Amino acid sequence: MEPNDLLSRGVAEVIVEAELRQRLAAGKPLRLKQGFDPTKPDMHIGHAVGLRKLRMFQDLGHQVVLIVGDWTAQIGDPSGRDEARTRLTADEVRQNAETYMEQFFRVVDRQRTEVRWQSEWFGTFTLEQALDLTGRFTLAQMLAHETFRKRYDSGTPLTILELMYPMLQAYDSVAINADVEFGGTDQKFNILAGRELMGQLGMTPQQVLLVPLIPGTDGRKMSKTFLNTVDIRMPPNEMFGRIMSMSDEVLPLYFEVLSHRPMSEVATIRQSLAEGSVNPRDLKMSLAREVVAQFHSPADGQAAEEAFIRQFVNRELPEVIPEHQLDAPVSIIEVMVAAALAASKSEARRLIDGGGVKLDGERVTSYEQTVSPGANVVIQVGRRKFIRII
RNA sequence: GGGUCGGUUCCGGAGCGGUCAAACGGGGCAGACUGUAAAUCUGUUGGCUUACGCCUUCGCAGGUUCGAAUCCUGCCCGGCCCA
Repeated sequence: MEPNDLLSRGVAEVIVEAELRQRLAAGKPLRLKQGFDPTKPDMHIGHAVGLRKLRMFQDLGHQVVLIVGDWTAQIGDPSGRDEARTRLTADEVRQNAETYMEQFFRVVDRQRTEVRWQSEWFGTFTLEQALDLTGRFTLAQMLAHETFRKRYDSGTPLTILELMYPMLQAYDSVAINADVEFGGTDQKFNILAGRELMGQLGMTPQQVLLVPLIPGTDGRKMSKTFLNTVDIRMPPNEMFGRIMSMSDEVLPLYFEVLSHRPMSEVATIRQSLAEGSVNPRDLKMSLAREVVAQFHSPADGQAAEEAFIRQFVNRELPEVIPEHQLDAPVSIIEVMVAAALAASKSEARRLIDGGGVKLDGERVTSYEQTVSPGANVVIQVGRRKFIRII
């Protein structure tokens, strides 16, 4: 990325841009706050957008402060309107945090990152402090938050506990003396609460840098519930395939926030797509390859592309097919369940009824079909599940 | 504390004594078409069973009935109104 992309490329909003520019110009290393709740360890490429931004700042000499939200995790961020308030054990929290950081540091420079746990300050928080904190925010302020407002108006449960979430996050900024807080646009309210609190306590309010939430492969918001994510921990081939399955419309944006192509090239891509002078598939492949290379390795990117072409463009069998060993002849139904190609025998039957099961390329039409040990045949379910019987 | 409405299969949401494994929509899965696109169309979407059929499910626990998701009692959870 080019230096002048810093506050524009892959950035949704900066508050207050003029002030942030001043601080950057002052040349002093800034403390960049990024928090996460150790509840859901799977990070997708949407999160990587912000991480890449952090990395850019780091490369300019700034310091990342990563906050492990082991207290806020107990509440669950209402911004995601998650109502699941599953209480995590200390062990789960530690494990999730580790998993998270393993992914985080694939993009962010560990050397320039300070990891802080909320327990450091909340572990000894007194009721007196808590009351002081809650006294600094009004209900009206809280209801200005769209998620709160909506739930309040629609009559869905909204606990006081959930109202605590933004306050705790705000206090984090005080505790670590943040200069800039990073987050997705859905974090705007929480991060602004930090500005508010810092101001009240006579500190210089932090600056805010919001990155866009990118759409998932189907064009809707990227979210685990829509099953449209591309997870950072996905194996290369799957990651490649997921990117290939995205809608054409999101392509230019993906290039902007996830590739290293200069913005001028991104503009060209956008234009050629609009004109139809290029096959979107080819652009997708080059993007998919670049993304896989980023999170795995260039060799993995190349291999994934080749595997993709073989399996989906040329419709050949994948190079690697999991094997399933049999001891005695059994019905195809049982093999499917045993090899996890179907969740239950009923489902296996339905798949056969629907014509989704093939044995060595031949559509299976009878439940009676049996397979014998050593047959060395390939069972295929749908387009992407294969198993070789040995 | 009182009144009132409500808790249904992955989600939303019908059903209000048998014909309910439970309408409809979304999502998922599979098929056709393809660029593994997207959109569209078709099928399917609790488990066991070749099948007839059987079993488990409608907040929880009991009860009434030949028979309950549907009626009654108690409990748990939530919304709204009143205090």
